[in-house]
Amino acid sequence: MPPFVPRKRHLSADPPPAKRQVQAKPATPAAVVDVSDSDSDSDLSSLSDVPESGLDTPQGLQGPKSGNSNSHAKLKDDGDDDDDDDDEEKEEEEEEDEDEDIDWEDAIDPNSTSTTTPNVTGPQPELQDLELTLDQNEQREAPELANEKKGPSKIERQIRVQSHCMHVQCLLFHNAIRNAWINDEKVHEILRKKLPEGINKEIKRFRVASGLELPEPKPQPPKGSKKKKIGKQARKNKDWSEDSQRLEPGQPDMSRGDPIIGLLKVLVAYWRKQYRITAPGLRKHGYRPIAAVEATVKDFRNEEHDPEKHGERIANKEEFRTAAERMQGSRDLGAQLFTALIRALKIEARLVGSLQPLGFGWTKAETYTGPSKTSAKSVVMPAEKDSEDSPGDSADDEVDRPTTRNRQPQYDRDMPFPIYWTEVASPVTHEVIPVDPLILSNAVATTPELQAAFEPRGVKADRSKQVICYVVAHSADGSAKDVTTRYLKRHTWPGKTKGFRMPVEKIPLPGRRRGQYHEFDWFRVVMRPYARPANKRTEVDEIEDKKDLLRKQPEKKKADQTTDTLQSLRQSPEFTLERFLRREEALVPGAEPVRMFTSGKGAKAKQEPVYRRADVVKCMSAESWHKEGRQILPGAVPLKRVPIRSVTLRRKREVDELQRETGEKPTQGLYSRNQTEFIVPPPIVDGRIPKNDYGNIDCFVPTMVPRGASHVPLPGTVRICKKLGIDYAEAVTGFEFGSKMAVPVIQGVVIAAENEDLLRDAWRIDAEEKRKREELKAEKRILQTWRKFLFGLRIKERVQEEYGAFDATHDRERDSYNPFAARKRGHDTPEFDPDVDFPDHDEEFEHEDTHDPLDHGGGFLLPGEEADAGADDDLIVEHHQENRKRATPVVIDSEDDDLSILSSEKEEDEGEDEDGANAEEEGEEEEEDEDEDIAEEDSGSDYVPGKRK
DNA sequence: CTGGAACAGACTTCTTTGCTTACG
DNA sequence: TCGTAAGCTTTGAAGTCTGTTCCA
Repeated sequence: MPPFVPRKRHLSADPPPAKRQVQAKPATPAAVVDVSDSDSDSDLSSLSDVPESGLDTPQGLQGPKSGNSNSHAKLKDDGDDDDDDDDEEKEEEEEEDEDEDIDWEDAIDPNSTSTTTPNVTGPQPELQDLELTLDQNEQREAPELANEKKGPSKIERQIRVQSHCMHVQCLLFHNAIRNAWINDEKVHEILRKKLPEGINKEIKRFRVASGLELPEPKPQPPKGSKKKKIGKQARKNKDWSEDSQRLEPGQPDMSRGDPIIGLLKVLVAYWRKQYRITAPGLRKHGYRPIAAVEATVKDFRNEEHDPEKHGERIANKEEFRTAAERMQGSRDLGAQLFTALIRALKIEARLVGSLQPLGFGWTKAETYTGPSKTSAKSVVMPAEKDSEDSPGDSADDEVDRPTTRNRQPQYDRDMPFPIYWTEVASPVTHEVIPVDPLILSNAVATTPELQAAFEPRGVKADRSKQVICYVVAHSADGSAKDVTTRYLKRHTWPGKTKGFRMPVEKIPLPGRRRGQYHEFDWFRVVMRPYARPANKRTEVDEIEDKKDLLRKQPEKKKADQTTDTLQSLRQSPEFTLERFLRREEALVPGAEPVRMFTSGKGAKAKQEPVYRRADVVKCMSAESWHKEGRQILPGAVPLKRVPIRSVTLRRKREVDELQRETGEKPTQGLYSRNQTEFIVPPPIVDGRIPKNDYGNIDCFVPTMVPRGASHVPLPGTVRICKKLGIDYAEAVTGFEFGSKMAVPVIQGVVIAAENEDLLRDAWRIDAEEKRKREELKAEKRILQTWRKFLFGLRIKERVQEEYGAFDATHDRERDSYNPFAARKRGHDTPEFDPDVDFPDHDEEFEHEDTHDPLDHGGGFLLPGEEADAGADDDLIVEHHQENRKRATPVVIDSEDDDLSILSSEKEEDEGEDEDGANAEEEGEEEEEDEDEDIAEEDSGSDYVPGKRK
C-alpha cells in the first residue's frame, strides 16, 4: 500500500525539533483576562486618587480622552469612550495591531476580485483610483463597501471589553463614595429632624415591637385622641388589652409579621411624598460616536454644569447634605438619601446599585440612540402619583409641600426599574428586605417574586437600555457585596445578566487533560477589595448566602425527551442526524435509523432519519491510517468519500490535474478502524533493511520497525553506518509542514538488530572524539584570543611609553589633550593601577566626550566604565598570570588593525553588558560565566557543544 | 419566549518526501 | 568542487465551535 507519490530527496540526519509541539498555541486566556487582571486591582487603587466630583459624570463621560487625540483617526468603532491616560499606551499598541489588521481586500471592489485570478473570461472592471479619507471623528457605522458584511473585529471586541471593565469599576467606586457619604452624621441629623411626629411614633412602635427597646410606661391617654378610640375598640373586640399582647417585654413581636415591614412602608410613603426628582439619574446610553463624545466632553469641561446635559453633579459631602436638606435631586440621589434615612434610624441598611455600564457586545443596548424623548422632558407630573401606594396614613398630615411641586419636570420616567435602592436588614429575622423608595409600585419587596420585580425586563427595559448585570450592595462599614442573584428570576444564572456581565471564564489548565479548567470570575476579582473580612461577617451574611444569594443553574432539559429538536439532537450523546456527522465520521454499514425527525414546518417540513451515536465510527484516509501504523485491508470499501485536502504544492498540482481531467473534485476514501490492520513489515534478511521509494523507512510507530531490526534515534548515525559499512535506512518519524511543503522528520536510522551494539558503541566513541575535537578547537581559539589581547596590551604600553598618558588629575585639560603634544611636553607614563578608586559611573558619563579617541585602555575597561570593572580587572590580571584557558571579555577578530579593533570591541562589550542585564548575577559563578561570555560573544564558534545548534 | 436558519469570526485540525545558499 | 547543513516559514484551507440576528 504505497500511498505516496515517490520522489527522492536528501535529508538531514540530525533530529529535527518537535515542530508540531512548538507550533501548538499555548493555552492563553483570552484578552479579557489580561484586561481584567490588570484592571482589577491596580486601576481600583489608582481610582482612589480621583477627586470625588470626578465620578459624578453621567455615563459615557468617564475619563474621556482629550479632544486633541489624533489616535481616533482610525477606522475604529466608537468603543473607547472610556479611555484613560493609563490606557493610552495599551491603546497605541492596539492601534498598531489594527493597522496591520487592515484588510486590503476591502479596498478592492468585491465584484472585481476575479481580476486577481488568471484566465478571466468575464469583462474586467475598470481600474480606479483608490481614495482613502480618514476622519478622526468619523464613526464607522457600516462597512463602506456593499456586500461586505463585517462584524466587529477582535480588537474592537477588546476595546469594548476594556471599556466595560473600566466603567464597571468607576461605577463601583462612585457607589462606594456615595455609600460613605450616606454614613455622614450630619446628613442623618438633617433627615431625622425632618421626620414628622407620626413617623416618629411609627419608629417607636417598630422599636418596641422588634424588641429593640422596652415599651414606655403606659402614658395617660390624651383626651379625644384617635389612638384612644382605637384602643377602646380593641378592648371591646378582644379579650386582652393592647398592652398584654407581649408577654415578654424586650422580645420581638412577630404576631403581625416582621415589624420592620410596616415601618418601611410608612417611610417609603413619606419619602415619595417628600422627595422631588429634579435631575436626571444615571442611565445607560450606549456607545456614542466619537464626535458626540468629544463634543459632550468639551461641553462638560468648558461650559457651566448643566444637569440636563451632563448629568447630576454632587461634588462633595457638603452638596450631599444640601440635597438632604432640600430633599430633591435625581431618583438615584433619592434612593441614596433614603438609605441614609434608614441608617439614621439605626437600622442596618445597604445602598444597592444596579450598575448600568457600557457593555461589551454589539446589541441594541450598546448602540447610542440619542436622548430619550421621555427621559428629561418637562412633563407635568400626574397628580395621582402622590396618592399611589401610601399605606401609612400618619405622614399625610405633615405634607406641607408647595403646590408648585406638581409642576416640576419629570426625569427618567421612561426607566421603569430603579438603579439605586436600599436593602434593609431586619433586626429580628436578619433577613434582607429590598426597598425601592421611588420607582416600583411594590416598594417593599418581601417575597422572591417582588424581589424579581427589580430585574429589568420587557420592552420598556429594552427601550430604556436598563439591564441587570452587577447588583452591588454597599454596607455601612464600607464593604460591598455582589447581590445580583437575589434579583434574578428564580435566582438562576446567568439569566438576564447574559451578554451584559463578564462571564466566568474557563481557562484550560496547562498540562491537564481536556475538560479541566480554572474558573476565572473577573467581577469577583474586582469585588475582592470591597469584600467584608471573614471575621466580620454578620448573621445577615450567613442567612442570605444560604438562601437568597445561592446561585441556581438553569434546569437542563432532558436530552431524550419525547419531542426531538435540532439542538437536542445536535448535543445528544445518544442520537444524531446524518448531517451532524463530522468529516471523518461515518455510519457503520447497515446502521438502522431509530426514528424519524421532522425539521421545518408546513411546506418546508422534511423528514430525516435519526441514528444512534453508537453506530457512528471514526474514519480516516489511508494516509492517516498509515501514520498510525495501520493499512487498509485488501478489498475494503471506503465508508465515505470526501474531497481531498491538499496542502503541499505537489498534492495540489495532482488534485488540480485530476480535476481538469474528470471535471469534478477528486475525492478520497475514508476507512474505519475495522477496515485496517497493523502494518507488519517482513523480517529483515541478511541484515538488509527494506527501504521505500525515498530510500528511507517509515517509523511512525514502533511497530513499523521490521522484526530483526532496531531503531537507533541518534543524530549523526548515518555517517557512522557508512563508515562501518552497515546497511541502514533513515527513519522517518513524521512530517513538518510549511511553505506548502511537507518535510519528513528523520530521527536516526534503522539497522539490523545485531548491529545495534556496534553502532551505539561507535557512536559513543565518535561523540567523545567530536567532543574532544571541539574542546581542542575552543582552546585553540581561546589561546589565540589571548594572544591578540596581549598583543593589544603591548601596543598600548608602547603607545603610552611613546606618547605618555593623561592622569585623573588632568581631567579638566582633556579637551585640549593631544598625545603628540603631550609627548613633547614630556608627560609621565602612569602605570595602570587596578586598585585605583574609579569615579562614579555617572560622573564618567559626564566626561564621556572628553576621552581621547585613541585611548581605549588597551583592552581594559576604562576607569568607571562599568561598575564591575574592578572585578573584571582582577580576573584579567589573573588571566595574565595563568595565561591558560581562561576566557576574556574581549574578542579580537583581526590582527591587522589592533587599535580600531580595540575600539569596536569596547563598544561591543558595552552593548553586551546592556543586553545581558544580569551582570551581577553572572558574577557569582565565574567559571560558567566566562564560558557563556565566549559562547555569546563568539557567535559562530561551536565552543560549547550542545549549547549551539 | 423558543427553536431554527443563516451567518460570521475565532479557533482547531489536517496536511504526507524542496529549494537555495553558505561553508568546510 | 562537492557534500552538507542551515534557513526559509506557517498572512493555508477546511472543518468545527460559538455567538448573534432575524424570523416564525
